Amino acid sequence: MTIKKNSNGICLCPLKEIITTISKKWAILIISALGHHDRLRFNDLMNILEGISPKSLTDLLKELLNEGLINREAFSEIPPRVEYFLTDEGKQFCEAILPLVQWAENRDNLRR
Amino acid sequence: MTIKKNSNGICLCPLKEIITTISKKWAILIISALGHHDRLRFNDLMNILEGISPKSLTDLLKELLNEGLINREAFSEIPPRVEYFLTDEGKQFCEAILPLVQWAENRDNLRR
DNA sequence: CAGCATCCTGTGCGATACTG
DNA sequence: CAGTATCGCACAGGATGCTG
Repeated sequence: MTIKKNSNGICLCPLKEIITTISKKWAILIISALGHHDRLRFNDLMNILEGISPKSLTDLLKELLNEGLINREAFSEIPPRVEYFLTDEGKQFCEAILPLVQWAENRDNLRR
Repeated sequence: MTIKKNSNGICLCPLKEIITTISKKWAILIISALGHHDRLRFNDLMNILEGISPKSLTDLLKELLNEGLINREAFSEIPPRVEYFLTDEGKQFCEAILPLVQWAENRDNLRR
């Protein structure tokens, strides 16, 4: 996805990267989930995000890792244990989307 | 796109709809642009959002209309003139994503 | 000017089966 | 448990050309 800079007053470019991330179906959900739980393991996330496939989860986690929004810690145990948690940047992001989430909830309520 | 409710504490369901909207590549950009300009015409948007195709813009505008985030006013003139602007809900949305936009800008700056 | 109609491609993402 | 490996499809969205 490419978003060019505009010739106009406001520059929308910085939005480019978040959008690519956010536009992934489960991204916000994962971040929110981690925001509520401190640390979660792969299958924890599989349960919380009902309906996600292991592949999609793996893909997303990798992307969020690359973006520096989450961290991964693997323990050399048997059975293996891996924990995911938000980085500081991820926490900031989590707070940044709070108004959005609240707006969504509010809107949701008004419609019922 | 389907997002089931989870069995867990937090309900992520209200996020479902915004995500479907937000996940459209140009949605946030259009809203932001309209948030900065009061009223914009089709070609104004085409210019501000450099790179968008008329088809994509049309599609998105329709969707945002359906979502009730923007309004459309057509003037019976020749050549035709059509103006788009945010609804109250759209303005609220615009404010709701402000922290996100700012987070993105900030992050963008730190990286250079 | 403000679009609609078509065609076409990339890829997000789901389903399923398998592994260290 | 925490993934990987395949397969397949729906759909976002780009390019181009046409119209009231």
